Amino acid sequence: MTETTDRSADPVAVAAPFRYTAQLADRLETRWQDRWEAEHTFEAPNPAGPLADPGKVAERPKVYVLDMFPYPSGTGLHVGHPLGYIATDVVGRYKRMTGHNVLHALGYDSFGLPAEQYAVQTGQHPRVTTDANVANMRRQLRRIGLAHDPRRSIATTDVEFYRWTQWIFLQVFNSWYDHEAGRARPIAELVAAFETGARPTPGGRAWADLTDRERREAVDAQRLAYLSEAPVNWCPGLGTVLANEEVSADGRSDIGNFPVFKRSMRQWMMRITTYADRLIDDLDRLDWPESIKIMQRNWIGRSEGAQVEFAVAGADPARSLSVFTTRPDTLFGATFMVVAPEHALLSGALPAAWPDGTNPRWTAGAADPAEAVASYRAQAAGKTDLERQSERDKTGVFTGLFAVNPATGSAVPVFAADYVLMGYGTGAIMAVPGQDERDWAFAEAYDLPVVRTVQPVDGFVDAGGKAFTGDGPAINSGFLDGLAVVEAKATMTQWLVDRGTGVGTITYKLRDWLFSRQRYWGEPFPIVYDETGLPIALPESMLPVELPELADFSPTALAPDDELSQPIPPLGRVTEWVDVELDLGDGPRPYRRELNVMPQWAGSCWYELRYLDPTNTEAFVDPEVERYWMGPKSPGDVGGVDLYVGGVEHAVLHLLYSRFWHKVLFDLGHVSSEEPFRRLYNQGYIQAFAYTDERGQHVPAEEVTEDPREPGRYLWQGQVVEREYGKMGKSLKNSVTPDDMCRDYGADTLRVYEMSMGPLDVSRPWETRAVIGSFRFLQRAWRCVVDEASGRALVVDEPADEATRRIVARTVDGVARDMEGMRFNTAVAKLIELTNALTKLPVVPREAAEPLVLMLAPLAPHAAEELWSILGHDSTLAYAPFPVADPALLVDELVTCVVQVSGKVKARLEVAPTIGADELETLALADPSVVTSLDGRGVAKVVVRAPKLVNIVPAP
RNA sequence: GCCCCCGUGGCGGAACUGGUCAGACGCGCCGGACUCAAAAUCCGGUGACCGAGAGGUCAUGUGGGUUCGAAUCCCACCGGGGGUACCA
Repeated sequence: MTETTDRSADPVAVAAPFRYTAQLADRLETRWQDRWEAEHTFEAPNPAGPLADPGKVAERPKVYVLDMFPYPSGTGLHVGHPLGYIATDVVGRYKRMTGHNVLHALGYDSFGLPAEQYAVQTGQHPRVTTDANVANMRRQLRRIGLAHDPRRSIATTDVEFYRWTQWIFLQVFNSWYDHEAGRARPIAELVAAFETGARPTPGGRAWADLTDRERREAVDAQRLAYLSEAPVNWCPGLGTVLANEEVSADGRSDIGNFPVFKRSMRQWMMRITTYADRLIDDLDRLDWPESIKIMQRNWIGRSEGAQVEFAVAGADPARSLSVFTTRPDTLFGATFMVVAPEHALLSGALPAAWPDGTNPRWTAGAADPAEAVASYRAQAAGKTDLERQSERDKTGVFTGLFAVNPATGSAVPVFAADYVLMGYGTGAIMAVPGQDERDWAFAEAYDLPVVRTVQPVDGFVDAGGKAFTGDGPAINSGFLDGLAVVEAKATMTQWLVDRGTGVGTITYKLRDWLFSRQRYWGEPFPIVYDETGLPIALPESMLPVELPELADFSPTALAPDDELSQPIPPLGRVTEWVDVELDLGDGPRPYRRELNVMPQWAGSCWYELRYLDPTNTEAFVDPEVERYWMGPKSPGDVGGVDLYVGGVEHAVLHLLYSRFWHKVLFDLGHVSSEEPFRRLYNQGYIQAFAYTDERGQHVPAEEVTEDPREPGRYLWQGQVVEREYGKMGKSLKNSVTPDDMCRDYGADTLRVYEMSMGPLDVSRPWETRAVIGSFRFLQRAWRCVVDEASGRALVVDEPADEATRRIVARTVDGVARDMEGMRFNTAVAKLIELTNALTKLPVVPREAAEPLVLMLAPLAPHAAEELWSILGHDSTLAYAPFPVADPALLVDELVTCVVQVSGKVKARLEVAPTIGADELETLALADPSVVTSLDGRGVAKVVVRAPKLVNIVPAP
């Protein structure tokens, strides 16, 4: 320490110039951050390529630690943001000190709606706001002292990054899913199979007989990226379509909370559904929180059952009705059918008149079925999804048609009703009111018969039970009678297969991924259209397709409730970019570029791979580098990042999409790992109290004080305000910035506090006033080592006493375990205990001070580096070995044995840890207080858990 | 409605696979030292109730159960959080 600046302005510094104050912390933290950068301390060597340093790689096992990278927010960070980053930094630093080659980097998810919405709101070009926001976040994060490899900090908006995003899109576009092989294959192999006849063409005609266009269509229909005219989520407020995963349950956009409408549009899709089974099955091979796995399983929504064909009576045989059911065993109880209002059956001819004896309730007062159905369809079409979902009452109308139940041979009426959704299964169901609650409700409303096909458990009907969905023996079901549900399902499915009227099948809730957006701030597609309007992939040599500069980048402005206008992507305004002449192998021809851009998720689907090899210009990642950092560790291992930390909010978005892309890349042989993230850890949120005045407006939380006379009452500018609790952020006016904490206490204090608040995976409330505790801890640790007057080390080289050596060993052992288990809160507690113990010593021996400093290093790296240097070490402690406890010191000479009588502690014995059970029992029974407690009663039983516990059960 | 997670002092939280009178560590609070004073720092105390005291009784959302022994395992209920929702 050589600083002398401004000490006179700081009265404390005059008294103790080397006291650990916020100012001192600030100075030493900045100095160490500069030094780490100058000395390339945290640059991780690769096994090959430009970042290679093979000698260093060979020495150390690798660890890849990853954070979910942030999008560059305009408001900067609050203290909740770096929680996960600090945790991974602690892990990374600990791993370096235990001899690992640690890859840890942080980039920016800078394309997409969040970044673009911010630009639109501030009226600045997204390039400008994105760059400014990234710069600000880099500054804030650097201040926290994160040990990232700066060479690997990519942004998804970098041209050299998104050229590879486009390249991966081409891989997806140029591949198809071979269901027999269970994997994706290059599209050229599909063409070859068509040519040789190994695979039949869709129409069954010979490949040679097809026109060019027919061939194109046959191939395009198999691509994993394809154009499709389908109902999509149209969000006029954002001027774009959205993926299912980006729309909330109440039909609004996750971003901006605008209404979303279903609307048929031609869009790019990704065939994620072909991976549904693998996406579910491989969850079992991942070290992820069970809750996230459950959410992905539910989202994919795999359900096994049967598809059953019902002949429509009186109609031509082609008009059969196909339904999906998970309960083929209940077929004998299918007493009516229901189709969705949008079902194709309703577009065909309907009977001219109501059949004789039609129940008047079925007709909705219409003169004939056509009128009834038309009016019901119009009514259903006029409802939003939200309205449709909020109405639980069953409505519907008879179509005049009857279908033949293949099991009973009887004709059952077919209804149109909006409780059946077009988007799931076949859009039609066989209704079994006896075994399905919704069908029961419909049957009740429309006087339809109920046939129970599973014997309800005793008392179910008497207790008012209606549809019985549980297990039981089949009844009223002919050849199924007596079988339990599982066997009945299998038997019925086989029966249907034998008769050719059904087949066992699996359906999914998961839909293909809508991949295009009518926005500006995203990756352009490497796609052009020829004069006939067919999409053509650009060759790799034409990458990157750069996003053109555009002064007016706003999406087409539409009212949030405008369901009808066509979106015009902003790129459509750059005519000189859109209309191009290219030579794609058959001479220069005019083409028109794809105007849509990719969604926000494109870059985050593979960024973890680019960290590995960020400067590679030949490939998105060198296979050897990928194998080193992410390859399987053993046969059967899925490979991937060793530790991925982030919030739960991406459970079915980023975490599903990136698994899908990664599997495509694996299938095509571009990566050796089957999964991107072997281990996932969800950190909790930092929450904070927020306050509202009597109008319900949020007031700045930092200005609110608790009424000293009345705890639980909160005051802001003299008025009483209501307290609430929520996620920290701008809208609740309860943000606390890391900058303020660094200024008031220093980055190390912030880090220690965030790690000590509680278990990492649990949300917890921020309390600025509690930060002081972490500061005091660092101050005490500092004082153990440094003379506050001279700044010199205070430690002595004499051996420590036995007790000190034991507590050091115990702390080392416990902290190492806590680090491995990511229990940073208890690690901090143990370090505080050690520090408090050392504080009581007249002078701290070096053999206690050095382990303390080293253990502190992952949590409070700047202070630790400074103390390490004061202790006389020249180089950084980033790679100094983490202390190892002497096992001999972990075994106490005497342990306390508790003696209980009937489970109540009556005595304590100091015994050797190696004491035998018999000896301990004898000792316990002889103890005077035990004898008193037994009070002459005999002993019924003695439980001995040597050396810690003896429990004596007296005779009654 | 269904699925998942969680209920421990005034507060955040400890308690390894059921086993040392549960409450580590920190905040806050109370008392003391230093100071003209305050801040900062340091030392001590702090689950509730009864008792002058040693000590005793009650305590891990509520009620049952399993066990020699339960915050920990099982059942039911109450409360909170998250996911999902007419998915056949």
